[in-house]
Amino acid sequence: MQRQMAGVKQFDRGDVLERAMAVFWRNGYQATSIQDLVDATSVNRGSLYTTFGDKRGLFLAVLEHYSQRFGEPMMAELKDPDPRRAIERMLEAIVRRSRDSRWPRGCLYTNTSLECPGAGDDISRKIAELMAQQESAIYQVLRRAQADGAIDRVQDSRALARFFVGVAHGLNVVNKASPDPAMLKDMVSVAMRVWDAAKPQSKRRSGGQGNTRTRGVPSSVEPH
Amino acid sequence: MQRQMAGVKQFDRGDVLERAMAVFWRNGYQATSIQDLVDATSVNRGSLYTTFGDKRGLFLAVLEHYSQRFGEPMMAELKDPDPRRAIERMLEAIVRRSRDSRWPRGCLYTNTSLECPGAGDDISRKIAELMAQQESAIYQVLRRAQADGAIDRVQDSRALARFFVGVAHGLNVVNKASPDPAMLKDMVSVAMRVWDAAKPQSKRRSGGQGNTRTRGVPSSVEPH
DNA sequence: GCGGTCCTTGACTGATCGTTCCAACTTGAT
DNA sequence: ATCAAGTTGGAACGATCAGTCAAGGACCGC
Repeated sequence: MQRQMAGVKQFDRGDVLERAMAVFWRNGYQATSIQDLVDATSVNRGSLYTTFGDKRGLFLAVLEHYSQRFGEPMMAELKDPDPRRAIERMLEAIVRRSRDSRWPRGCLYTNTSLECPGAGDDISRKIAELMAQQESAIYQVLRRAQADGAIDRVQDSRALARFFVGVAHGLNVVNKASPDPAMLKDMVSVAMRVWDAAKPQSKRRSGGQGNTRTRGVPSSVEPH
Repeated sequence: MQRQMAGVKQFDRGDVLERAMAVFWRNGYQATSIQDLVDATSVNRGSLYTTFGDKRGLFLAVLEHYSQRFGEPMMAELKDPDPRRAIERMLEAIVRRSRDSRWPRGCLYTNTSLECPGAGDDISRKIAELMAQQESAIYQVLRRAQADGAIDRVQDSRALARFFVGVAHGLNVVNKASPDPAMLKDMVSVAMRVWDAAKPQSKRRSGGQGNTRTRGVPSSVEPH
């Protein structure tokens, strides 16, 4: 790093985005200064500007990187052939990531969507677009489940999709505010009862595979 | 306002907190400058500092004000004698407030808890404390419901409380990201099915008062 | 009416912000 | 050898940041 080399790209774009992502994720958009990013990426100020334009451009690139790095793997969990498992695995992916100390708490989408002033700017629109993709993917799983008869055709699958998206966001908020994995697991297991309540009546008592886990078992924190 | 008066307080603390709250709520903590607060409150810079210490002190006072102004009324909904209605009314209070254009979107707790760097500072601790109060209040309602036989004694009421707190946070995130009241109503009505699934078996089919509203009726946004 | 106390005021501080620019340098291609 | 491309450390820009301070006016008890 001491030696100054030039003429060819000295840094890998992916590496820089990875490091910049960690800083934005931990500190938020506003609280992250260019100097923080220079320090974290070991890339010169000028190089960052010529590569990404400005702070907003870099952040948008980071959002895209985050989408590939975390959003897509989470959505991939939805491909499980069993639709109930698909939803559950997606939610559990959030819980799993919350335990991974390599990454800051919460979700970069959620964090910055609440931080930035509101609709209008590029960043808010990008976030809204990515969130809409999530809802749409969940909706598709639910429609498929209805076609397969896993949940009742009379259910409003749009409302169900919105519910599960909302739970995902709630998980990220709770995780950021109070880092207790047990709290998140409780939330997921309870949320999945909605699925069991949405089964066709004939299947209602046939025992979904997850709804007994927390029943009657006290959660990790005792009442106070 | 032109005339300069002194020797006695020229401004009402409640008024100042009310106006400052609106600014912090809309812009977030970091993005709000002292000058913004001076402009919004029409109180001089020095007076703000002598009254509240510094920016953080003012924000902590704003948090307390917000708690009285919005947190407590929301918790008051939990006093409904019917425990199911109590929970539902609390969630609907969030939806109702989301429609009130007099206030910024989202929740000041949620917004700033995701914005600030994490545990450690005064602000994070204050937020965590207020959120814990919410969970505790919901927990008490659930315990009472178990004692009354409204929900099954075998249910883990701590996990249920965490779930409803998480849904409340999810509502605030979704509301901030995409201001569609129908989306929030869908989330609430689906979330309340968890309650109906937690009833004692003898009451299971007796028809909770809210779970049929969205059933079979398409929500306001068509699939795309 | 008078002194002391409190409040208000606007200018001021030093630091940091995002951003631009530059001279020096190394490399790959011509 | 020459040129264009690209990076580097650093200087510097104006703007804005949170926070400070001394001057001066207005109220209260006397």
